[in-house]
Amino acid sequence: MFEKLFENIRKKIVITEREEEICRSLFIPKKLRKRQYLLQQGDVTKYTAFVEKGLLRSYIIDDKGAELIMQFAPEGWWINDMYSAITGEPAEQNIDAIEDSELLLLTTQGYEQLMQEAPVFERFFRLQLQNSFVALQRRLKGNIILTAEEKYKNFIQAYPNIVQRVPQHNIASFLGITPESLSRIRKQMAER
Amino acid sequence: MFEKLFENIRKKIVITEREEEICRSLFIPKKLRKRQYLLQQGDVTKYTAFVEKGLLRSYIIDDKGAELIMQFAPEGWWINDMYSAITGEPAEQNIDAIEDSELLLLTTQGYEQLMQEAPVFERFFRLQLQNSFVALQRRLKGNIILTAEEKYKNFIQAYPNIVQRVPQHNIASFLGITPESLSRIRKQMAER
DNA sequence: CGGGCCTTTGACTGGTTTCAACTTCTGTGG
DNA sequence: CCACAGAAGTTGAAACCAGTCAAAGGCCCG
Repeated sequence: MFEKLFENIRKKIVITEREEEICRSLFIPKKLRKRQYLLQQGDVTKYTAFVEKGLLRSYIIDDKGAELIMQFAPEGWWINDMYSAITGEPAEQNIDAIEDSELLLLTTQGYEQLMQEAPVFERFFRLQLQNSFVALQRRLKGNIILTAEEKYKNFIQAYPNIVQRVPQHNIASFLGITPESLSRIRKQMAER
Repeated sequence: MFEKLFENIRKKIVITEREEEICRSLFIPKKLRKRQYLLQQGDVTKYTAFVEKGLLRSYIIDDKGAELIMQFAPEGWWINDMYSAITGEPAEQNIDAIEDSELLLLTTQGYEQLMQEAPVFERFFRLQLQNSFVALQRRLKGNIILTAEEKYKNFIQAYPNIVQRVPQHNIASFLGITPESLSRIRKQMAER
């Protein structure tokens, strides 16, 4: 159950047996069925989730009812509503499972406790966050500069495994274009 | 010279006299004239900068020569090219001064040294980064969902002080729209 | 005072969205 | 296991928002 987690952690920091034990005691295993929510808009975030198996997504619904997918999280990725987690305010995002999934959950208190008992995790989460931040900057840049077709090409290159696993309109939502546009782009690409 | 820095730090963590001393020894004061570069695309990042006074910007130039402003950094803000800083690769971004500015620079080694000698800064930078991350998510969301006019209205509400201090085409660049569009939007808004 | 950059304005273009209809796929219950 | 309802994807036509290109005016700074 914890294989992917420790693999993920050890890519960034060195941890002792003791620290591994602390992790095992703080992370809560949880299975999620396809379509099941981990977090719903308006609820307060309780968990930061690590995905051992399966695929989740986080997304927001804006005033006009438009859906925007903020993140896909396949095995080996972390996911939460950072805003809600750090402020304690109700979540703006929804998080649910695209596939049946197995998660390891860290509660907000568990998070603090982990920092206290194994301070090396301050470093881990900082490094983790730095990478996420850079990735997000990339995405913003791409979204502003690229055409819809280029955005899609980038996406299938960057996340070939995800393309296969999610419905097409989810990809459109992630890219910030309409499902119709994406359909047309794919058609055009196929014709060449 | 260090007032804003410690004010900024103490908003997030508690530090001792000793830790304050360490900071004073590691941060390097530097003045930048208007238009002067702190970092140029292609160079390797040496510094993370805290702005004591003045106003900086970071931006990228894409293949087609289009400029995109990633960040404005007035007094009390941090700025660097995170990608270059964490990978050691040449920077993708340019950073320069919009106004004459006074900075406090932390070198990459200084950064590591600070972490070692005052580990509480792991926490500080993690918290700092969490906020930046949430802000960036907001910006991405706005950029995808909002119209050009809404983006501009959001901007003047979120950064009223910056609006006054930067040329209009810089704001357009930050918002990912053309200077012409912004000009028309402003005209339209004025007419009502 | 003059040159160059910034901003404005106009006409035109074009990529994407919107709306609507139709087809295909999928999952659930009889 | 089939049938069928709803979801997902496709296609077309029309509308629109913002971009592009070009030119003119304004303003700041040397």
